[in-house]
Amino acid sequence: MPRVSAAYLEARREEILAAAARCFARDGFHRTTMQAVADELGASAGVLYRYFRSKEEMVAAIAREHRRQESAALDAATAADPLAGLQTLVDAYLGRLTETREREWRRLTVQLWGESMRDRRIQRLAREGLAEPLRALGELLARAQHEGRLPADVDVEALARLLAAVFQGIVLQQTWEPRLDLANVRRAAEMLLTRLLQRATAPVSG
Amino acid sequence: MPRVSAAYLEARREEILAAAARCFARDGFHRTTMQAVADELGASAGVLYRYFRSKEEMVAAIAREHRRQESAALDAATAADPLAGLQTLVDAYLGRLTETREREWRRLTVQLWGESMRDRRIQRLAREGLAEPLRALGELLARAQHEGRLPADVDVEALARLLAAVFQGIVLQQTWEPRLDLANVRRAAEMLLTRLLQRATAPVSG
Amino acid sequence: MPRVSAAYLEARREEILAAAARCFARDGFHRTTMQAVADELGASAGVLYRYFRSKEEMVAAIAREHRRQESAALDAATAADPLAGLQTLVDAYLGRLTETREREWRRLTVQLWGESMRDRRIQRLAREGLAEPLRALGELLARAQHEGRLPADVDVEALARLLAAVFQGIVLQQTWEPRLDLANVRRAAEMLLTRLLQRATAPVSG
Amino acid sequence: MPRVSAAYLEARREEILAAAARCFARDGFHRTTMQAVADELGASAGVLYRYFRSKEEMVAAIAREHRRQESAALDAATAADPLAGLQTLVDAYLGRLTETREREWRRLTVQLWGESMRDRRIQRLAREGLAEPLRALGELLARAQHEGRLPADVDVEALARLLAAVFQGIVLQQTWEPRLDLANVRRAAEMLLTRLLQRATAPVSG
DNA sequence: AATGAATGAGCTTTCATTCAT
DNA sequence: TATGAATGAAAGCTCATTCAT
Repeated sequence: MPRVSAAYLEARREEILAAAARCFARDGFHRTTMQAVADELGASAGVLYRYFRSKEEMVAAIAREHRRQESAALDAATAADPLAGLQTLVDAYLGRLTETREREWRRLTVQLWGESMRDRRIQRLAREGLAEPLRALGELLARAQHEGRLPADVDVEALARLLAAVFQGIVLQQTWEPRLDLANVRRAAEMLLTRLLQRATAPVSG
Repeated sequence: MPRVSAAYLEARREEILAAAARCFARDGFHRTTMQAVADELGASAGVLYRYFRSKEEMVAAIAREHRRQESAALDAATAADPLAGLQTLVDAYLGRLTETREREWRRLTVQLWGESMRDRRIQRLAREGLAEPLRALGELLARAQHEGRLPADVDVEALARLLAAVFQGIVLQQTWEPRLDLANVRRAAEMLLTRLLQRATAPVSG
Repeated sequence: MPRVSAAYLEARREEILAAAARCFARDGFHRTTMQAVADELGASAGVLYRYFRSKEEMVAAIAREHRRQESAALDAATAADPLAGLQTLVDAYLGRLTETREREWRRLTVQLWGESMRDRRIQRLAREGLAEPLRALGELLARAQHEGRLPADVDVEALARLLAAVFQGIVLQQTWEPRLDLANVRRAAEMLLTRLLQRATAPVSG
Repeated sequence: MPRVSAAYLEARREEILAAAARCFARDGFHRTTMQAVADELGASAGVLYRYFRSKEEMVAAIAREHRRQESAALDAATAADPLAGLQTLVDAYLGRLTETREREWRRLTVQLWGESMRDRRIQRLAREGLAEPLRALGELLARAQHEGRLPADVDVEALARLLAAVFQGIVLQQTWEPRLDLANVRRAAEMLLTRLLQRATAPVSG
């Protein structure tokens, strides 16, 4: 019979992950020693290995959790009108970047991108993390195309990638330029999307 | 008088950097040992330290070189008509991504992004590397705005960031998806730019 | 008054020792973790320390038990005629080596020999474990010498050591060569003993 | 071009092995830390890994060297008359046990036996190390059998194993009993061999 | 200028042992 | 009595860096 509850174990695991994430965001994965994580946690180094097989696995676990949080924001957007849906996504993604906590997470994200160059598991997680937004964007754009708001010959999946790329690039730029004025970026993005989906022939037909 | 010419030293330095870049792209900075770089170079580990103070400095030197190469493509674009200039940039950046060698470099780029989270010097280089494209894009967009092809209230610098972000994101995505159909992406980008700069209301107002 | 009976405690102790012996035989002392012993036992790691002060003490306890089992076979042999007595010992020792369980134990024995090089306690147990067979062999040989079946000038204790050595060496060889044909070895041993104790000059003088 | 000669590297390797052997004989493999070996060598711990991939490999290298030394003694014996050949082997093996250095090696041997229970490589080396003496003994005994000095129905290979076992067991016993009178043991062994190979019925039948 | 053997600090990981429950 | 989460001291090993040659 376990002396502590499963809930305790789960909470402990989360604590460790949180401590690790703080260290990783601050110092980078490779600069962060397991001892540093343990110190941040306020426990011994040995305990980390009761919850994670290795340092790499901790990184992977953080990436996984990261991904889970991302996917939540998408569901609301897909149902709406294409332009409104895209604007919602802009709000969701760029809007959250103003929060300090989110910005810390993003420093981790960029490191995970780097890590994904040499770690298969992380790469898979990163790719899969992108798949969902791509699908959501693709759906919205396909609907827009169907409504005649996009040229029939454009590849909506490629276009979806472009729009997803915007988010990725802005995340990167913001880690370098923390004072970046996100409000302006958002307005520019909204303008861009509006022009992208404007009913090109409407004024003519009006 | 030096025993060997400055030209020799410079060439040797480049050789080392090239060998290091191959290793870094293949295995990542942290996984690459100085010995591995020396092996790739076909020389001893000691010699690396006659040209670079440390491993970190080698990474920084690669980042610097990287940046230098990037800035070359920009000059041609800035003089032209805004839309043509942007299209030129799209061609220059996305077009080169089809080359194998460029793709290898890009794996390094993404790693440098990660590295920039914890290394001030690399971060500065990365930021500065972005500054030039931003300036070029900003100039083109400002001209477009002046010509009435963009709303007067849009922040062209923010918009420039968005367009730069597209490149960054696509670079990232391509490292994950090497089979990504770049031709479609380019077409979508061109369409996006065309719509962005179309004289939407000009004919009406004129 | 104790909560549980002494018999229970003793039985539990034996269970632990048996579980430990299985692990040790399989993986070696040093490769076996206390957790592995606990798993084999189907209990927690903590319980081991209620019965044994340390891992080393568990090894010593197994060695002690080992020795106890060995000494049982000797009593029957000593009373008989020297040659018959020796043959009995051959049967007892080599005969048992055909049993799978005994062979497992022997893997432990050889490990204990190695351990005896650095652990005083184990060495003492090993030495003491040898003392009894040596005494039994010495007695039989002394009687044979007394009966004129061995040269008067031979050191029966040294000879006893030689014969004990045969058993030890065969145990070792069998761990390396599990398919070793023990029947042939026994026949050879019996021949050797017969020749050793034959009344060399009897036929000549008869 | 190497800065040091191959001879230097070989000598260095031997030094390390010697230092390790001293530590292993004194403290056992598992108790000996790489740092301890380095200290014994008077060098840094890192250097050990320029010459050996791991601690295990050092153990294996020692076992291999051990084996090489053993096999040297055999060649002289095989050519001779069976009894004389066996006596030579007794002299060679038991005789050397009086030397302090050899006795130190033997403490290692016994540990290697223990190690062979769980390390395949060491087991193979141990088995192979036995193969040569077995072959030599078997040859001598086969010749004796051919000369009618051994019963025709005895398995000479099994008998060879018994004689090899004697050496092994004596080695073991001597590690426990350093004061063991080897002279008496040798005399007893010679007597045993003499009786084993005596032309028992030859004078009668002749 | 180049070599590469050597250094040694520091890493991740293991595991015998403890002790609050 | 039994549990098993936690400890923390090492352990084996790596590798950036140095320096005698």
